[in-house]
Amino acid sequence: MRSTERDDVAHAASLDSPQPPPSVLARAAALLGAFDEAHPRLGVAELARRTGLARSTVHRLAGELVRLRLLDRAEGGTYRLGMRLFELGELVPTRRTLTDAALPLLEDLLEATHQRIHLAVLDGVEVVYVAILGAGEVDVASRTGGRLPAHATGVGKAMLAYAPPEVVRRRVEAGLPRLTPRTITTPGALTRELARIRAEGTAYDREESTVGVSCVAAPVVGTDGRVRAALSVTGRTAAIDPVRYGVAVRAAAVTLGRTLREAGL
Amino acid sequence: MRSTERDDVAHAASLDSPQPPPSVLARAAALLGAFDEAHPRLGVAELARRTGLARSTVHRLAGELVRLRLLDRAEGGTYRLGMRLFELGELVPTRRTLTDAALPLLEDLLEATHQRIHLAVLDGVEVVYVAILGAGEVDVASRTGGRLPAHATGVGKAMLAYAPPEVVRRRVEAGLPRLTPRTITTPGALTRELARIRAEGTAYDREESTVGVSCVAAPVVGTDGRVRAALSVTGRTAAIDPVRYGVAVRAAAVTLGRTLREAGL
DNA sequence: CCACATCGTCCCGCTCAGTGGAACGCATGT
DNA sequence: ACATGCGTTCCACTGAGCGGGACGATGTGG
Repeated sequence: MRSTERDDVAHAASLDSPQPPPSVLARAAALLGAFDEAHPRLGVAELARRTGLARSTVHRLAGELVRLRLLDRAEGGTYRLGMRLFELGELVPTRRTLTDAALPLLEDLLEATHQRIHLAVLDGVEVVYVAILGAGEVDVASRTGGRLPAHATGVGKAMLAYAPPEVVRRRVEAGLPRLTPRTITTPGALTRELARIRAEGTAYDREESTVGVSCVAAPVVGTDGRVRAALSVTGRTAAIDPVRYGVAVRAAAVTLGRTLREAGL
Repeated sequence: MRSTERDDVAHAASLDSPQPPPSVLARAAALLGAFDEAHPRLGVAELARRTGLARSTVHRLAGELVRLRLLDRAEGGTYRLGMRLFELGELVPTRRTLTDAALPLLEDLLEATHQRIHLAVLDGVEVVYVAILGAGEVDVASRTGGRLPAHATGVGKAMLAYAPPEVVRRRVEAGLPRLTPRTITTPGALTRELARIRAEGTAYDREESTVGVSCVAAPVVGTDGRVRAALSVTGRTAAIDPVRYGVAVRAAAVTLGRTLREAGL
């Protein structure tokens, strides 16, 4: 992942999307959104380029965001996302309730398997990773706070299988992008796979999101019977025993579901 | 910690601080800041009360923030912090680099001790918890993304001991609030304690932040010899063996420091 | 060594985005 | 029945915010 500091400016601003009239807030949000994993530090000019705003506007907005601690001033006249964003992010209810309830279970799974443990939620047609343990074990695409298309991941398929059909339809309509040669890319195959998952209660990912990496996942069901999250054990394909890990993951998922239900969702 | 959902509205808005002219951004930030651990969901009226804004203004701003996914609309006309905030928060560089490098070490510490493991940074005169493992073991005040005064915690004292003297001075000037009967509350005692920590390389917290809870902490030193973070093993006083855990924590802290240095901070 | 590009910063006049008081309909509780 | 709270909508006034343009510092290639 190592940011090579390459200047791949071929990134294009928001010249295409037809936003009617960008408000101050929208501009500021665009500024924050200009930062990503590969570009954690940006200068005024670069920010102006990425957001399509005037340099003077970026200058003023960034200054104000720094005062609000949503941005940090780094040396060389560059900016980074500020600590306040992290603090606010940790207060987001979905994240907090889930992690609070799940962390002990994730830790047990880690100790039992010594594989990478994922906790994720479904946001629209994508998976958002809420907590990850066992980092460093293997080099996968997942990142806490990161997104991946739901159809291409174990946790995603586990949730799609138990989500309202309309969600699956939207995923199909949004396309089934290929991440690896084994990614499911046809609506038919996806529907069949989801039926299989419902029958078995467990989802598998055999190198569908990352080559050489497999995973076993299970859905977490909340109060009203709707999927609230999913968790998975992930690792090199050779290290992932579907049967043994399947039991452990399902057990943890069921426990988590019960905990959430007891806590009133 | 369990939120008792008490309605302690005796919270007071920002009627005291003499902000010159609150800008749109400042208002929006105030809206986001109105949410806290005990109040994860707020309605328009409550938000207006907390921020001092007009109800109509809150209504419009909140609507815009929802469109930007910085807020979520919950049922009952209430709002919560939105997933986007979590995603942005996970991109904050200090958090990312630190956790990426530290997580494996924290996991090892957890497995070795089965106590609560803290990773924290110093922000001004307060400690911000960046990562916590071993949740549920014990009921302490720490929370990922949460803040505590530096002088009253193990990680805080570890960092103060190796921080520029000016930071300690600012902490003293900001006051040394008492969290428990054993919290250090006099400048003299603090200075002595910090000298002791520098001599030994390890900080202890004997029920200074939470009654019944102790911890062993060590500073993490980065490239330029400055403290970048601190980590600690925390648990019920009876369970914390200063000597045994001291070795483990110092070792992990040194390793983390080296890792950060090798990665170019 | 200079011409040129690009950076962050600052100024300032124009304008429209943003503000909040007031009024409305709807639940509550009294 | 009334009173009080809520979320929502409307709208006239105005000053906050915008960005073109200018400036000095820095870096780069001829």
